Amino acid sequence: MSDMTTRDHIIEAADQLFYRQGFEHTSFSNIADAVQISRGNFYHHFKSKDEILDAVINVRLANTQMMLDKWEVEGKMPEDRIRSFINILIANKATIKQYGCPVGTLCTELAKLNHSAQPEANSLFTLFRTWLRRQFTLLGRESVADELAMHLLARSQGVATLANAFHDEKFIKHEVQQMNDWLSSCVKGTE
Amino acid sequence: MSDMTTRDHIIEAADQLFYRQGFEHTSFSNIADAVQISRGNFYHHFKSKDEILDAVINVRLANTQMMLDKWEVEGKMPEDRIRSFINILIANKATIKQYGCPVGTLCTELAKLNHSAQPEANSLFTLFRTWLRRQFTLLGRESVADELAMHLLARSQGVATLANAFHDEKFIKHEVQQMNDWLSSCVKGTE
DNA sequence: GACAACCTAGGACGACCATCCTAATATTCG
DNA sequence: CGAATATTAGGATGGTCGTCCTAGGTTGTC
Repeated sequence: MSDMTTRDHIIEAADQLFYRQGFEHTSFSNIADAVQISRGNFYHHFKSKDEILDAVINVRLANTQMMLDKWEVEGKMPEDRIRSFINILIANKATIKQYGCPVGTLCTELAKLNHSAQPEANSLFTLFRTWLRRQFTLLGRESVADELAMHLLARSQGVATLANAFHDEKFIKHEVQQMNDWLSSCVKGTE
Repeated sequence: MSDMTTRDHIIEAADQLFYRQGFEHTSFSNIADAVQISRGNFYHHFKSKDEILDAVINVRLANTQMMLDKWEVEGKMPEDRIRSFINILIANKATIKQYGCPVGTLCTELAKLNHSAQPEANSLFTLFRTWLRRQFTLLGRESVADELAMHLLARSQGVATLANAFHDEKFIKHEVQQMNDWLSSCVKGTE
């Protein structure tokens, strides 16, 4: 923990603030306060605010990949692995209620800003998409694997958006149960 | 059209810009350019930027209510009315692809900004929610009407978010078809 | 111990923001 | 017509933003 460089601290703080307040609404002063360093000091580590965003997205990509790899090892059956994905809604229900989905809200914001980092942010979605697609393929649903992956992603997004708007955790639980039921029926259809 | 007051023009331009660029990212200069009036002139019509947002939300609420009322008249069966709701994804697929859902993206942004107009924006969701709930009640699903309404709202939101991120209209069509199938199975279950 | 490389602090900068002010112009109405 | 009112334009204000600059401090290396 203590061997983290100042750069890492900046990225970590920016990550949190971008998630909670949004990218545009987060200023260098906000990050500086969080990291407890001087404002003008940033430009020794990053050339611009956009470069911090790039770094944040790259960290998120790496963490997401690690998480997917872990699920791949932990879950013996593809069905179990997909349930790991569905379960992040439960595991993060408190923060989702407060701030929405970190991926979805970032992509939504960058789309409005017409920001150049849109493709990088969207690749976070793609990471989940291709991973889920592979699981559905392993499940014997190759011909519709991508549709099923997108369907699941969309439902997660919708749940996160509404849970955030209505500040409702119980809704998450209810929808997750339905998603699990849906997955069961997906599996059953192939046996 | 020409009997629209300057105030109405401001609201209309702000509505579009808030949708396309986001609330925070839209400045008075942007709106002034769109309406072709002077910047300092705003404060004769509105006390603040937040007051413009309020006006925009109120217009959206009124328009939404009119739309719901129209669907209520046009659709004889509750099932047809719910299909009208599902169909807005198709009707607006081009703009959704570009800018996402006007309701969802606004609520998401205001949540990040911790803005005081959050409840007003969320009431746009509530308008759809209570209307859908009533339709499902009329469909004989009173005990789970609210769950079904929220489920449908969530799926629409998810579709809009992903269609926006991936710039994919075909995905909208595909998901809408599934939502229609889902609705059919909902109806069949009660007959 | 000296020198170079890295790191930091904090102020200066120009741009833009929401907001306010004032003076000029339209419009309304006695 | 003329006075009161409504509307407009455009500049001023103070604040914040991202960015840059410079001078002082720390660290590592020979």
